[in-house]
Amino acid sequence: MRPTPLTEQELLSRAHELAGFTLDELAVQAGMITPPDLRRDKGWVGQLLEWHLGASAGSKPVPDFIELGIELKTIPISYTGKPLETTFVCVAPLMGLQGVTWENSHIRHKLARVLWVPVEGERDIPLGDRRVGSPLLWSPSADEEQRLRHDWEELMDMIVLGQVEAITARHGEVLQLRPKAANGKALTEAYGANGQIIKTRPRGFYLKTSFTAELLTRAFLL
DNA sequence: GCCTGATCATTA
DNA sequence: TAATGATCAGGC
Repeated sequence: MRPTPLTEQELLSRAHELAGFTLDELAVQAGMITPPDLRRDKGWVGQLLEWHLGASAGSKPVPDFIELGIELKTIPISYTGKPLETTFVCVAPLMGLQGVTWENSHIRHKLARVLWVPVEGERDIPLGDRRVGSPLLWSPSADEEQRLRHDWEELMDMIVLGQVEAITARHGEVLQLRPKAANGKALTEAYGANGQIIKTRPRGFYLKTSFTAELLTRAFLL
C-alpha cells in the first residue's frame, strides 16, 4: 500500500485526489483484480481504498490511521447521493458490562473521527465502472452525539437486563443492533432474561442510512 | 470465535 | 423499494 499519511491534511488531500476515479482505475494502480461483483468480496472496495490511502491497521482492532485516530469508512451511494446500506460500526459487547459507559465505549471512540468516502453503489453499475466521490472528514456534532448516545444507552440497557434477543433492528433512531457474524451458526455468550448466561448470535452496531445521509448532506450544504 | 472490511437476499 | 436479518472472506 501507499505510505501512511502523517497528517490529517495529508490524508484528506490524498482522499480528494481519488475522487472521480473508477474502481477499475484504482485497482490497476493497486495491482488488484476487480472482482465480477461483491457477492463473494464484500469488503473489496474498502480494502482498495485502504491501499490507496495508506491505512495502517489492516485487520487489527485499532483505527485505520492509528497515529491520526481516524477511522476510514467507504459508503455506497445511490444515483441521488443517498446511502444504499447501513454502516457497520463495531461489535456490541454482550458480557462484562459493569463500568461500561457511553464516555468510555468502543463505539464512541470509533465514531469520534471518521473519513467517509462515498462510492457509487448502484448494482446496475458494473463494479469496475463505479466512481469514487468526494471525501468527508467527520466528527459527531453535539446533536448527533446526543442521538447516538440515547440509542446506545437504550440498547445497552436491554442487553444488561438480558433482553438482547428481544432487540430488533427497529430499536434506535440512528443506531441499530443487528446480527454480525460469518453465519447463523456463530454463537457467543450473553445475559439471559433470568440472570443466566445464554448463547446468542454476535451482534453489531450499525448506523442507519437516514443518519449517514444526514451527515453527507450537511457537509455538502456547508 | 472475534475482529477487520462490508453487501446480499428476502421480506414487509 | 427500503429495511431487516443473514451472510462472505481473511487474519489471528
